[in-house]
Amino acid sequence: MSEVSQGGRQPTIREVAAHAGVSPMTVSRTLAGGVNVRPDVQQRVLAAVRELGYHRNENARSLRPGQASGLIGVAITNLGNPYYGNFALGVEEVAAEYGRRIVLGNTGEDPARERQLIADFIGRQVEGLVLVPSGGASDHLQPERLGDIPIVLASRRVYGLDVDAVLLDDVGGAYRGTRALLDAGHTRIGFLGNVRSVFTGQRRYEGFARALAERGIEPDPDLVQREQQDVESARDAMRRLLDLDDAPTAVFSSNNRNTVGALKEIGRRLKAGADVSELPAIVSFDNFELAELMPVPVAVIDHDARQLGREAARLLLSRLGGVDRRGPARLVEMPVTLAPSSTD
Amino acid sequence: MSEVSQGGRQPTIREVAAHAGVSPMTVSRTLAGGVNVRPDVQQRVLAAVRELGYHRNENARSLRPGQASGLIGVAITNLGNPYYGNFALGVEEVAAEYGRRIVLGNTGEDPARERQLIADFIGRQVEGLVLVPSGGASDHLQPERLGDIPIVLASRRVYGLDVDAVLLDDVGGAYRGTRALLDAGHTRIGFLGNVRSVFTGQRRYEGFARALAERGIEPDPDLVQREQQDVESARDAMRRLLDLDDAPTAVFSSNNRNTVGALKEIGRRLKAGADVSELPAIVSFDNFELAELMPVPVAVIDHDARQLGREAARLLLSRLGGVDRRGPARLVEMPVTLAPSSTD
DNA sequence: CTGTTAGCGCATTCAA
DNA sequence: TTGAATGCGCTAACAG
Repeated sequence: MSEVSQGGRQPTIREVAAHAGVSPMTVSRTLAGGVNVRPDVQQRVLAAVRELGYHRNENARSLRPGQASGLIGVAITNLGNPYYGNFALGVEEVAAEYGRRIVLGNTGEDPARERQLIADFIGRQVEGLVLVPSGGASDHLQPERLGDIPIVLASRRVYGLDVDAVLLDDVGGAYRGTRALLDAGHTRIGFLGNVRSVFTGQRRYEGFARALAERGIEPDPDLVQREQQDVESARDAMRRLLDLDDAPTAVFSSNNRNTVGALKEIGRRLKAGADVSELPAIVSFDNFELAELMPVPVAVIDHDARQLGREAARLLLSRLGGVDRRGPARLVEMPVTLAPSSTD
Repeated sequence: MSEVSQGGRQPTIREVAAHAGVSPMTVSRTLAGGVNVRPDVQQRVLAAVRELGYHRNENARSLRPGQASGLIGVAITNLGNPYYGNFALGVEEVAAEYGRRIVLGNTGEDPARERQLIADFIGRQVEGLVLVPSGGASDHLQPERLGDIPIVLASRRVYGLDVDAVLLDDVGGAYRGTRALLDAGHTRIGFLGNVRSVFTGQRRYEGFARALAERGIEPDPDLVQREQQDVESARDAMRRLLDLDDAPTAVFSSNNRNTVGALKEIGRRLKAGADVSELPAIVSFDNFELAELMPVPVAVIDHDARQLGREAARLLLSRLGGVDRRGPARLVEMPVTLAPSSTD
């Protein structure tokens, strides 16, 4: 009968050593790959490990100089958003490929929470950080304040912070999406977006406005709704747009949450008897499942959140190799694709 | 000028102590709440902490007997699925409320990966585990093998493993969903589900079959498709169902992925000119965004993944209090609601 | 090839 | 109220 973990406490390297009749160092060496340990001794050690259910204490291990913790801190604004779920998945995958684990925190767009999380991550000796910044001040993110732990920003950048970042081609995507609407003959185009302080919101508005400007159209303030963070408020904003005397014939939605809110409002109106022809066409920055089944045409500015996560993790891990640990900040801008609603 | 982290290394308690002109113990006491430290000394210490950018090393701290790591290990089958993203969010929220952080791993339904992840989590001295089990053998999950670290299973149970679990009312939900189809006059009802080894797949099929049996209907093997794990294969399965000479007039889909796949196939047929009246009604176990906008009626067996996560975390944390650390296994079954497609 | 010594950062215990 | 000694689990450096 094996005698796993009698006391509820984890067995230590010393207990394994005693069990195998060797010194702790021999156990350590065996677990580190077995260099300079006789094969038969290794077998004895490994048998003892199995019998006792021993797991090397990574925390104690990382205490030694030169031993990294194997942890990556990941702080995300909203895990409940499928977009960020996929992003986290991408980070996790690449981290796992490199033997790292992720410690995950949700900031909920709250800068104070972000600050706490990062402080905690540092205390846990993470090797690096991946952050979707929630906006606001950047002082706690300066490299010195992080003890020179590498950080990669994702989706958004922070003004005045010169670190690696992975962004989308927000401006270009929004520009092309808006152009598509203009080319289809729309001139009154609504805009649904984030609060101004959100980096992507700003950039996507920029692409939107640029496309209009090229056609000599000044954005109508009534048609620009920029304060929505969730589906409910997005729906309200869409309602306001559609209730205008001179309602837009098309709407540019600058993210997932706004698109879903807008479509919910459209669904309500259809059920209330509205005719599809009265309802606006939509271009959505961010894809979503089943977009092709929507009752109004929804073109999608698509991109792969998981790839974004993978790229962020790759940037970060490249800083851990030691070579370019302190190289100049790199900016990766991932392409987006504009797909009409009919494709799948 | 403050002199944060000169060498790229994190400052230690000793450096803070030297900076403040006290002993390391005084720093430790101050950070632990400040009992038996003179207020003015505390101020000096805290000033030194700020100036040096000191973060207590949680790994070293947890090395001391009686000090927990503050980590919860969470292993999920697929973070990319919005359902599990929300689940993870729920776990994270409650963990954070109790000062815990989560270490997250994605198993991808791979038992080997699950085993590695859990071994790693134990090595990181997690205080507890939350697991969406990927099926298969359960030996590595037995309490002794986990060194008596509390574990909570979510969504699925593992045969032969008597530990805390949070489940949905799979059987009841599937039963009621199927009943609703029967009451609407359907007698040929298709079933889209998971591979047999998945716990929820089994349970949901059970509810489905029970409802049919009550009406004296034997499930037609042609109508039962149970091998789909992703959207693509679900779509193929739906295609097979609809291509039958005697195609079903309604389909029960036992999860999110299957529902999306089924709807994609429906979308394809609509675009190819099919008439809505020829297409089956759908009941979906698992809600999804914009279900109310689908071209065919989709009733939804809904539940809150985030709540499921919160409940799992609560169960786990109650085991960490020390009181009922070793009480009998508890089973929480969360209710589900059946909502017709017309509601929002 | 194997073992001994020492110390990583911290907090408990004991002494002052 | 403060500090010194000690050891948590592990492994680099050295000795054998």
